Amino acid sequence: MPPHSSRRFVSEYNKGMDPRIPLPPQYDPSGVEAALYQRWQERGTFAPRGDGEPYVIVMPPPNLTAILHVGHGLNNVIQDVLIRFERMRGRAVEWLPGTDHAGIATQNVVERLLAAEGKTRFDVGREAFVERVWQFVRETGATILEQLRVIGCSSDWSRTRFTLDPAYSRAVREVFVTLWEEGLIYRGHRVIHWCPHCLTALSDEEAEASETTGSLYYIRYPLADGSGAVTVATTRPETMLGDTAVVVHPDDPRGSPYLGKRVRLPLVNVEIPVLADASVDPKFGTGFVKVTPAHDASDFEIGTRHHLPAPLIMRADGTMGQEPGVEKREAGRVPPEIQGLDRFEARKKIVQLLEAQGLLVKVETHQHAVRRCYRCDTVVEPRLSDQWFVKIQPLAEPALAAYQRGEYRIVPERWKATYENWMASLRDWNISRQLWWGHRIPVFTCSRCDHRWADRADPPGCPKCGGPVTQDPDVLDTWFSSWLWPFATFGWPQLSDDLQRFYPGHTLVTAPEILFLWVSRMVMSGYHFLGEKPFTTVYLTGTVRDTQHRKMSKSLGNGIDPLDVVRLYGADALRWTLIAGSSLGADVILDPNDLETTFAPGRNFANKLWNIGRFILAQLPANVTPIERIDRSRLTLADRWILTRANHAIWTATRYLEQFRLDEAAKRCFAFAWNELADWYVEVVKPRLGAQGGASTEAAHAVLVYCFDTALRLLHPVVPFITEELWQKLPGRGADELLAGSEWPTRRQELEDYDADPQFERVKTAIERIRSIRAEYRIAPKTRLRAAIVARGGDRSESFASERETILRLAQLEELSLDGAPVGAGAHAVFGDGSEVVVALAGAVDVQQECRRLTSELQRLDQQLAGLAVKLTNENFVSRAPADVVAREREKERMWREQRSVLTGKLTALGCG
RNA sequence: GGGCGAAUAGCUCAGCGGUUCAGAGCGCCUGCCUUACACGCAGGAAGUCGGGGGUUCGAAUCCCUCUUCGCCCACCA
Repeated sequence: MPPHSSRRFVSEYNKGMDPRIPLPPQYDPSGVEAALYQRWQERGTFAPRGDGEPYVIVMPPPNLTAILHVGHGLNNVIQDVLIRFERMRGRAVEWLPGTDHAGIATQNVVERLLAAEGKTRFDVGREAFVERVWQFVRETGATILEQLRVIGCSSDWSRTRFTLDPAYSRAVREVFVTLWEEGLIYRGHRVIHWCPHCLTALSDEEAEASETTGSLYYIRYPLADGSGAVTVATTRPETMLGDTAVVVHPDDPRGSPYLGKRVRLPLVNVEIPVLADASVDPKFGTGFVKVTPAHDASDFEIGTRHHLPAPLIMRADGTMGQEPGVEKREAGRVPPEIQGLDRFEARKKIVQLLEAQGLLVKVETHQHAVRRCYRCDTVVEPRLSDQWFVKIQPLAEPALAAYQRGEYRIVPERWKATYENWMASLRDWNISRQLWWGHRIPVFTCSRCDHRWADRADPPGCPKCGGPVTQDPDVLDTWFSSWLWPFATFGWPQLSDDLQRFYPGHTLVTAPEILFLWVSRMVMSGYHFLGEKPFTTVYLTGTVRDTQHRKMSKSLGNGIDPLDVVRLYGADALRWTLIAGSSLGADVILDPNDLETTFAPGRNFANKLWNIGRFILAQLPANVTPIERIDRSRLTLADRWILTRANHAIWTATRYLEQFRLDEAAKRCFAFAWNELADWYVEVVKPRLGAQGGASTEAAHAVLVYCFDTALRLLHPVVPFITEELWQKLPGRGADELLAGSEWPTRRQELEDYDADPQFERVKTAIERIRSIRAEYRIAPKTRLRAAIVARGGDRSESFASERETILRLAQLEELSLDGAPVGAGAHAVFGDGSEVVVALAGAVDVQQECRRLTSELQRLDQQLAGLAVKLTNENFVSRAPADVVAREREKERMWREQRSVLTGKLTALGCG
């Protein structure tokens, strides 16, 4: 593209040229957004108002360490649109914001800071470390909430919460102790997911499976009696050090010669039995499975069934060996040359050693799922340990049953099956984490009498014997606090006013990734502790991806910083693209390499609104008569048309928003503002705005103000800044009136005229046909033409006559005949109900071209008519199709026949072959 | 290995039983400083609605199947 020097010139030239229009021709979001936001806040717009029916959304609390990414942007803008819409509808809106202490994530960040100083958390000690995290949190903590303000989120900041607030902590503790008392919390000794990097246990949901190409190693275990060997297959040969049996399916004939015998475990030199167990899949590998009860969940179950020992052969940090203090009988399983090696190094070494001894049969490449830590991506190690678990079945069942009764729903609906399956097949929830940052587990043990209990308050001593007590060193899973978010934020366990008013809430907007991690658990806790759903609708958003459909992520470098977008194009532009570009639950594809193309539509739209406003405001007197005081008889066809369109926009946009179709709502309002109001009505109405001031002018002003006001209100939830800025400039606004705090428009049927609608459409079509002919004949824009319109159909020429001036002006005509008088040789177009326009071309007419055009139009019409004829003569159609469909088709046929006869008449007149 | 979703103009997406439903935005082509806007106005070109079967009076729209992508779930070591 060439540099648009002329464009820039025009732009500069225009600036400030028209003294009636004091506003600059380009909207500058950076100049107004911050001030507008501040004004909203100062006026308390975001707090729930009045005694109206509440509407509540709790914001998914972002991690403190997070900075705003475009996924947050999408999420929160959706919430803000819903919130602003309901606020304008008069609901007492509560959008509760806050942050999550995010145990592992936050602890990791601070540990990295320490590492930069060459220290570990163990160097500084628990107390100092936790203080250090608090310090970090206070310093950098709520940046993300500031960023949400930048993109316009109208949360109730007066109720901002943090999942480690003292009040919130009381709720967490109450929940733990209650579950303890109900017998739903227990100490489990089993194999859990262990992150050797974060040094903590993880829940099933926190250990994410990822497809990996690994190797399947076939290893020979010699029989203890020297009579042969069995071969086992494994992906993790290093775990062989902890093997305590080899199992084979009881029905597998290959197993029978070996059952009851013992094999000598290579490298370790201990004898282990060959046993039968039905969990073995004979089709996989060799049919013989090595059993490592301490390092594999299913092996642990096998081990339990057969009373096998479960030696740990790996330390918490993933190196080979035993932690200090393990029982002696387990020691010695790790050969000296393996001791201390990292597990993956050990794997290589062990494979080498086995190969050297001729015990490695073969190695196959193998696709399998490896679980990784959701915070640091380290391969998780299954590890036998003692952890606290929540019995999930008693919590999940009522929540699932309520879902199936329809007490709450998930949109889009397609998540139903996934959700139900998951809820029905949950395993107990491991809630203890070997971290320091988080809610300390309120379990106490008497060091004298071994009494162990959970307590709501820190006990001075053992309640049984008065002996000294110690508290469990672990903290709770971060999700064990966030699952209380919909009520702990409102003061639970106290029966506070807020709780009574704002629970249950209404809509929860979040990413599908945390449907299981978070959403499902909130539902469970809601039913369990309050006996009621936490919200009525779960809105699962799509994922923001790049043009290659990859998830945006820091590591891929394909992210978009929403604040960059705000800086370049304004918050409204960001919001527009996110909302208009994503239908319910669908992924949003954005191009990080072309922000201009991605976000310019929103910027352009804001600018369009700006200029509509600029124009209208320059025309208006200080006092404009309200539309309801304008006598209907003074309204022109165009007036009645645009008023109808305005009310149509109100009606459809409201319905779409109620159905969570935010994109459709946004697009309908866009079309009203741009394509209907600006492209047509503003152009049509211009001559009536002159200084003469009569009744027509008064009506025009009233219609303009009503329509523009309506457009701004309808668009406000999506693009709050530009609409607020303009709305305040409308005549009659008090200095302290805010669009954000005003009412959503309601449909006013007395302003609608569904006859005017098609009539004005005919006028538009006539103008478009004339313009089209002008372009086809390459007639200079300034050339004034003569044209005639021959109206057919119901109202004859009334609608054309009433907008005669409009047609003359917008079609650049010098003369328009409406009485059927011929205008000489010209170009024809037939449209709608058979009405036709003829543009006089004084000798310039190209008969052949006319014939071509009209013939092709006739052909198209004939095709359509043929299709219709088939339909309408089909008895099945006439009898089976809905009556209104049939009637519509009949009416269509009538109009097309009319068109057709006019067209053929023209063709004959022109003498076309 | 199960389940789900997507495939429509060059790009990003709407439409999900009824010929003005083949659309929008961006991009592209032609004009244009027209009483707000060149971040604009006017006029255009552009798609056998992934392939193949079927159901129906009628399918982009429903069913089956194939292909290609993406997601979720899963203890086959």
